[in-house]
Amino acid sequence: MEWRSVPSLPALRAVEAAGRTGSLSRAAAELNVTHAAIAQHLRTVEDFMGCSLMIRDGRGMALTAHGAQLLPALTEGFGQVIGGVRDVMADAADAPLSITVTPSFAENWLMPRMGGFWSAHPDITVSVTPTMAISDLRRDGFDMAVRYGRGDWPGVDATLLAPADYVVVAAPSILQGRDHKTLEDMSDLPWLFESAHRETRMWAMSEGLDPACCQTKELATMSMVLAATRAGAGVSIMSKALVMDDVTAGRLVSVIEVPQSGLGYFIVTRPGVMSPRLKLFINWLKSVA
Amino acid sequence: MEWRSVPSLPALRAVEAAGRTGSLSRAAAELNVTHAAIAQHLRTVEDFMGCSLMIRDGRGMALTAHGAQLLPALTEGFGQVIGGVRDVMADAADAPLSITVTPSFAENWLMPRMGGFWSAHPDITVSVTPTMAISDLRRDGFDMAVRYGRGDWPGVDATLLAPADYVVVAAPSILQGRDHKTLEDMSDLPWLFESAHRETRMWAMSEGLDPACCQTKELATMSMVLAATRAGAGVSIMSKALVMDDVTAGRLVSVIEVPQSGLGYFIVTRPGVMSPRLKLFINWLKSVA
DNA sequence: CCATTATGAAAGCCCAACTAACATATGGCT
DNA sequence: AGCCATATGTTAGTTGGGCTTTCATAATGG
Repeated sequence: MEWRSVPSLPALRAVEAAGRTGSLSRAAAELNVTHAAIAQHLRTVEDFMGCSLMIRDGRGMALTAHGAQLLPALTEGFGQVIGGVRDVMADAADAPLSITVTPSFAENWLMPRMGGFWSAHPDITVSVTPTMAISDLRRDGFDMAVRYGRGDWPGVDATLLAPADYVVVAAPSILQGRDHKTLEDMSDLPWLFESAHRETRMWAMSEGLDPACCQTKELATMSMVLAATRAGAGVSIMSKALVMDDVTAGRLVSVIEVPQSGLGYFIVTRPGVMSPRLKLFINWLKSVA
Repeated sequence: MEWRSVPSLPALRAVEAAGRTGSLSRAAAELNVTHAAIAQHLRTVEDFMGCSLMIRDGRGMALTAHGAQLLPALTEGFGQVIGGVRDVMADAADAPLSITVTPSFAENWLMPRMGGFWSAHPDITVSVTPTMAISDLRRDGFDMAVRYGRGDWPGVDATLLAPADYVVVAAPSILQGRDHKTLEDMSDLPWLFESAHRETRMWAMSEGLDPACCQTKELATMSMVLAATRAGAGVSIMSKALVMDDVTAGRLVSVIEVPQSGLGYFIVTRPGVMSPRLKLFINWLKSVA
């Protein structure tokens, strides 16, 4: 497209509004600027095009012949642009919400609660993709993610959903009848870790768990660690958010709580305008946190 | 028109070019910006609209479903705008040149020369409006004016065409056989002035012409003053530019030249882009000055 | 594997687009 | 004719949108 011989688009928009309304002041009101801005744009376009487009007509403005010739093309053209944008935005807003969370979060925190959302909002489709992959929301087409970390990722907005304080947990069956107030108390029990989760291991060592004295097992996923812990296979260190249902129900015993400054499960969204339905979903998430 | 729910027009133009070409780099080349500018605009529009419009596809970019939905509306809409502007500019460029000059300039300087222009450029119509009115070029639809003064008018471009030094002139018939080197020499002759032209009278008095001793006559227009001077009715003070043809031809005798710093006949045009034909006419004017 | 071409992102610059303020023009009413 | 309200015209000053620059990363073809 040959844009070099076209005045600035904001200036043409000003001219269109002025031409259609017959008034610099009404055009200004419509575009939320001052009449001075419209007047300057009109002059700029006239100088660029080498012809007068509007002249003073009593208290308002009238189109010249050239102005009358130009106006339909601008009104039609800009109308097409606005219509196209509006339609796409409407369709985008109607699409199912697409969210991604880690598998353990999906399994232990989100899915147990989704029934409540679907009951309350049968009209809103939410597509949940459990994945460990580091996802680019825009590239991969997600509206939202729940991610564990510090929440300071660049290029996205992050809102804390649940602080991810760790807790040391075990099945009641393996703790019955024995001391279990400190890590040392439990150093003779098996300790279960997720393979990739070095941080929890390092914390345990720094708090007194002697790696030479205790038996440790590595499992592939946090879900496996949790399942094994429930089964009494050992002691593990979990995010409190993931296990608070088990603790509340008595399936697990919370032995030591470990505050973790700044870590947590975060609701991650793209910057910019958020659809009402996404806002609703996020508000629901916060309400069940 | 509801502009509030529309991303910025320059950003939409970038998206249109990227979508149509399938490449941020090709869109950048087309719009004469860097690929980074296009990429930023794309992101801005996507954030605003809440959906992805293009994704990476090998070395280029592919439209998403939403992007494919949006593109025709942008291409069609912007195409209308560009077409409308182009058509009006073409029509404006084809219109006759409309110029305004003072009547005396038209009669004594311009019209005697216009034959040369019309011979050289039979395809260009020039409409000459002789008027003393102070004209607003834009409001009154003129492409150009020739105006006498200092050339420092606000809001227009002014280029000196001819310096307006005054000369004191008379017909040879009334100067024959007598001293005529100074104003005093000629104080017994009738002096002819244009009614509104106080400046020349004031100059003559300041240079020694005694109003009590000489006979002065006021005529309505500079053309009348010139015609009377040619007829030997008296001495007058004229702009050199207006009478140099008469002096060259011997119809008038230039007695005293009066340099006037900064005054002259100026070509006055509107700021901004000038049509090729107007440029051609102005160049011709300067060539016959 | 490397060179080339493309996109991605962040920091910084600058002027287009605007506001504020004041001047001038127009029309209605008294 | 004068006053007042409403509109446009213009200029000076401000600022953030639009861009460039720079460097990083990704993809492709030879």
